[in-house]
Amino acid sequence: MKKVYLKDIAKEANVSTALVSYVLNDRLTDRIKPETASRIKKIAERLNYTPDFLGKALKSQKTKTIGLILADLANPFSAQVARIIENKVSAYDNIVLIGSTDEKNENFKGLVTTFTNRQVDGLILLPTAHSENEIQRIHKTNIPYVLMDRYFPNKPYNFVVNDNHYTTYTAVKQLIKNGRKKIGFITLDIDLFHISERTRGYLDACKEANISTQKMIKKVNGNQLSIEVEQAIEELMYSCPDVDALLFSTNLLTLYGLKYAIKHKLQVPEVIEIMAVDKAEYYDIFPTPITYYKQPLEEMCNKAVQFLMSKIESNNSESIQEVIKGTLVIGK
Amino acid sequence: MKKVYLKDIAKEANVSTALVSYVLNDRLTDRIKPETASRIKKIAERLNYTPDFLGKALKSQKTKTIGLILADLANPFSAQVARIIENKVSAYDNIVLIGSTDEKNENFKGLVTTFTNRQVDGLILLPTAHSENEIQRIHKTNIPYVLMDRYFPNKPYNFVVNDNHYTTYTAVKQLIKNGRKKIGFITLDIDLFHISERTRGYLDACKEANISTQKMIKKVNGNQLSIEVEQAIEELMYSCPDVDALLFSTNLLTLYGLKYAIKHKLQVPEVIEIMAVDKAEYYDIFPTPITYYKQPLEEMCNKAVQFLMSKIESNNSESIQEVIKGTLVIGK
DNA sequence: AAATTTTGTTTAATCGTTTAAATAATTATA
DNA sequence: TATAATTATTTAAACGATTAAACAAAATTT
Repeated sequence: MKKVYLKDIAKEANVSTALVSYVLNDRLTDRIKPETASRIKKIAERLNYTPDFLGKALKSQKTKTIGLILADLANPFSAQVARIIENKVSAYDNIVLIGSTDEKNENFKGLVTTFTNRQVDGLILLPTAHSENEIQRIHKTNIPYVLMDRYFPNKPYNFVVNDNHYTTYTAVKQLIKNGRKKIGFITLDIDLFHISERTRGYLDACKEANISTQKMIKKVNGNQLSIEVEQAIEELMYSCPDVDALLFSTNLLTLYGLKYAIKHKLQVPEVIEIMAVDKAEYYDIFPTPITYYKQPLEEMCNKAVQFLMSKIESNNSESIQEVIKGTLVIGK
Repeated sequence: MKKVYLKDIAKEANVSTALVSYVLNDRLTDRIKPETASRIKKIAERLNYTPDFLGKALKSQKTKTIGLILADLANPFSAQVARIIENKVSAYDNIVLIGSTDEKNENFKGLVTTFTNRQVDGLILLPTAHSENEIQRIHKTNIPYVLMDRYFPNKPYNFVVNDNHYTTYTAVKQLIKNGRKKIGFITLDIDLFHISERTRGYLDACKEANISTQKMIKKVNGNQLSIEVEQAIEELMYSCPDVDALLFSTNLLTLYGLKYAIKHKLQVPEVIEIMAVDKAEYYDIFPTPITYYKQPLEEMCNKAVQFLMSKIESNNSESIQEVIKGTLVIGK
């Protein structure tokens, strides 16, 4: 059961480790005597040889490893992303290192350092707020990377993201179509472009329909979501008693919104309609159907991984800036 | 911005790389001239040196990496475990490799191979059904490992698990205390000891209270949970129209059970009470409170990681077999 | 002043692999 | 039959770190 190395095979076959390496990597095939080659291959198989990762990686300076940095693995959105990335990446015979930032910039930096020290071949980043310096630094090195979900506007950085303006724009359009006229928007008080895009989408759709947004936007800072969402909703209902729709800009906000609705027996959707950004398994256990915007996660992850892999392989100078639209899934 | 190696520092300080290594690792401190040492340290700091992971790992044969193999990262239970492990492990300056088996034994084996090839220092395993051969193999090698959540009875393997008999036993006790007399049990049709323990706990509690369990257990195989759970509940209600409680043995089963309850407007808890194994954020958006058994995840992960780390460090021959009790959280 | 000890640093091997260059053995060409 | 060309394999350096052993210089003891 001892681990088998090149030199074990070499000894057994009475050849040098170099030759074994050439054979097992199918190099120099036109030079090596076919019988020698097959003899070596047979021995390798019999001894169940697998190349030592560290030796190989040190020599090749490739680790076949992708680093994935996200907000919080325990959040279903992150977990979903992680799982899809895991699948895509393993199809390329690579593996994923995952790290959670808890939205803290210092953790983000720390993880980038840890991962690059470990020589990951590429990085998939869902950056924290105010991490642009770090992104810029990464961009200037030549480690392949791509931002996902979150990004920075008007910058040359690589990204693959959801169309966040479209997200809330279509959600609001649907609410209006459903006859809603006083639409509250509950979002995060966080300095991330993709979140402010969601506000912009909401505002644009309302403006187009001549719907006032005065005092209809509530931003919660996310330290105590349960309480904050409750307060936000109550403030909203106080300043606008006839609010007839609530649009939540993330999955967690929606969760707490629904909890509130249950706790306070809101009449959903008769009096007030609830609409969500992000799919969640549990919408179905809310008594009435929830319409939600489904992010194109599969496609985003696919594009991101494909881009990284091609970059890692060819070391080209290509960049990527993709904004992908998802779909509004109507609660039935 | 180029990466800095020992030799860069050595060149700058006009000494050998060996000396630099000794200084930066604080070895041979009684031999090295203090001025030389501080000169080297200063240069290392100025050049922002961090040791190359691969070089170090190859030499030391330690990767400071733990492999975590679980069922499905996208499942909240798994994600929760992964996140806690990530935290615990990073406190030891290690990182985690995560892999999902999708309950397939071949994937489990593949991941074990991948991870051991990558020289992880230890393994935390939530094994698949029928993986005992593989576990036995791992047990006989001397790679530190520990089973979590799932395990094999009467075997010398290391494990840290929830008390699954207690889990359903206390849940049923509570249901009986609540006046329930016809208690259905919905569980997975999967050959995993911890799941059959949950059945045993259910049976024992019922027997003790002289409650019949005839036709009250439904096992679903998990390929199409949504449909299967629906069928299971309907069969149960058909063969026992006055069933007054449903106990679900996993979080996903509960989710689909709650969906069913909503869809078919079950009177919960007036007519039928629902009880769950595993905590879930979304119980609060079900119209009435859900009582659930909360597994001692923190404690389990803590014990598992601590055991692994001490094993890795000291290479002792200790083993661990811990069965930990969680708590029943009463829905209020 | 020679021998010994202590102090400070370097050399060289090692971890397991890859690969350019060297060498050896065989066959073809002159 | 010597020489060149081809075929088959080995040597040795490299990746970046660690560390036992060797060495050199200075200080101490005889």
